[in-house]
Amino acid sequence: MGIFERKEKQREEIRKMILEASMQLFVKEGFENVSIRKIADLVEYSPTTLYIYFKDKNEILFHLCELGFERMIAYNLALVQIESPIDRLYILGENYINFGLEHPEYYDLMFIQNAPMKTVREQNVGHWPNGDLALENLKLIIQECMDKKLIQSGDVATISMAVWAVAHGLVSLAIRQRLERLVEPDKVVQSMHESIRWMINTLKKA
Amino acid sequence: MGIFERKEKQREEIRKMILEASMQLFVKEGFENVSIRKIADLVEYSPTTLYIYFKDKNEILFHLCELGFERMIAYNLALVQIESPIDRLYILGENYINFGLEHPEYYDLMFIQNAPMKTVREQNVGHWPNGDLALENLKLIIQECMDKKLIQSGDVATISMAVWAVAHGLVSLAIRQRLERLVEPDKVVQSMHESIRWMINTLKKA
DNA sequence: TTAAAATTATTAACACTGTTCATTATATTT
DNA sequence: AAATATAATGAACAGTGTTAATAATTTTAA
Repeated sequence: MGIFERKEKQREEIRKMILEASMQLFVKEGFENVSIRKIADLVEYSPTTLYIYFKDKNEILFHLCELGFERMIAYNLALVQIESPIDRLYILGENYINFGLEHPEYYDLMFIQNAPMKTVREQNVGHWPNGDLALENLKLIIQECMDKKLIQSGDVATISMAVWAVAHGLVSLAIRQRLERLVEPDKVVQSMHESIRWMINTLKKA
Repeated sequence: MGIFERKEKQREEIRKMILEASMQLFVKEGFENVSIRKIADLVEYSPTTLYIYFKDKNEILFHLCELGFERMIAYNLALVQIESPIDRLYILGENYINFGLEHPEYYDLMFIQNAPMKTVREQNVGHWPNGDLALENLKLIIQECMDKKLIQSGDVATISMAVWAVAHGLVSLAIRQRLERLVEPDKVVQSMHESIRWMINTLKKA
């Protein structure tokens, strides 16, 4: 019964095609300009056909979100070569900010928009593979820092949360043009980097 | 020539009426369900008439955003009675989180959505009266804490930024259902409060 | 007071959006 | 070859923000 598998494979390929087209639109025209009809035009299908391969637009955005995380993971690939977890944490923070500023559309989908999380919640077990992976990675680094007594010990989740909050707060306020209201526009990026560095520094000292 | 003033007054009243209707929709049906047509229905005007009183939808959202800040200021009214600036900072942080969790739609408009800032930037001098006021208030408190040597001294804007970043990071990740991925859902709120308290604590000690 | 001008409001329309239903075309199974 | 299942589509629904042309009203000027 290889026919079923072949069909499944074909199906998966078309899904991939649709996602690649969505991505293309997404990175070129930004999140708000991705529409079912535009995607359909690009893959040369009718708009309704996309609903055979994806439940709704949210599901497509969810997959783009997952791809965003893959890009972020690629961004952090060099981390594994850093043996000291605290140094890894510093670079992780730096990368997080750079990634957010360089790929604001991805960042939007990964950490700001509701749409992808709607799909996550609709799945019987809320599945957010790459999102959870990224968070797990943060916790692991924090844990290792604690184990090696490089930062104050405490609840890993809570401290991870605080670190994430600073980083996300900075990036999201920046890409939503709020930070420049507090700091001179040409000093925003520098101040952002100073802030997470300061944050990790205090974890060390405290 | 009192006729001009009367007209201006009438105009202002209709603007107010439109904003009140928008608000009503906004708090009841949430940000995404506010449409020009629904507002028009509520004030019993045709949709096009709204364009006589507001440039576009962004301008309406901008004004709702400003009203959001007014609510937040009301939320913080009791602050003036606290004489110690560091205590004021603690309560400010607590209030910020509570406000965000209690009024996620407002928070969205004030700190997450692009729409209101588009209007701000379109005005010849980027005017964001209540937004700037709120930030000024934060800076003043931080400044006073420094003056009284209650926290480490440094660049006021930068430290304000770090504090704001944590608070905003927590609230925005929470209302976008991301925090529950890191901390058990029923512990999210508590952890959030712990985090900003911890943040201000470290400012004190450092 | 009446005619011209300015303001205010509306209707109709444009160009979109996500999504669904009924129908057709294609491929697979019996 | 007929019946069934899958894939794809056109048309339509119910909405969105926004604009141009037109009608109604009010204010100004003769």
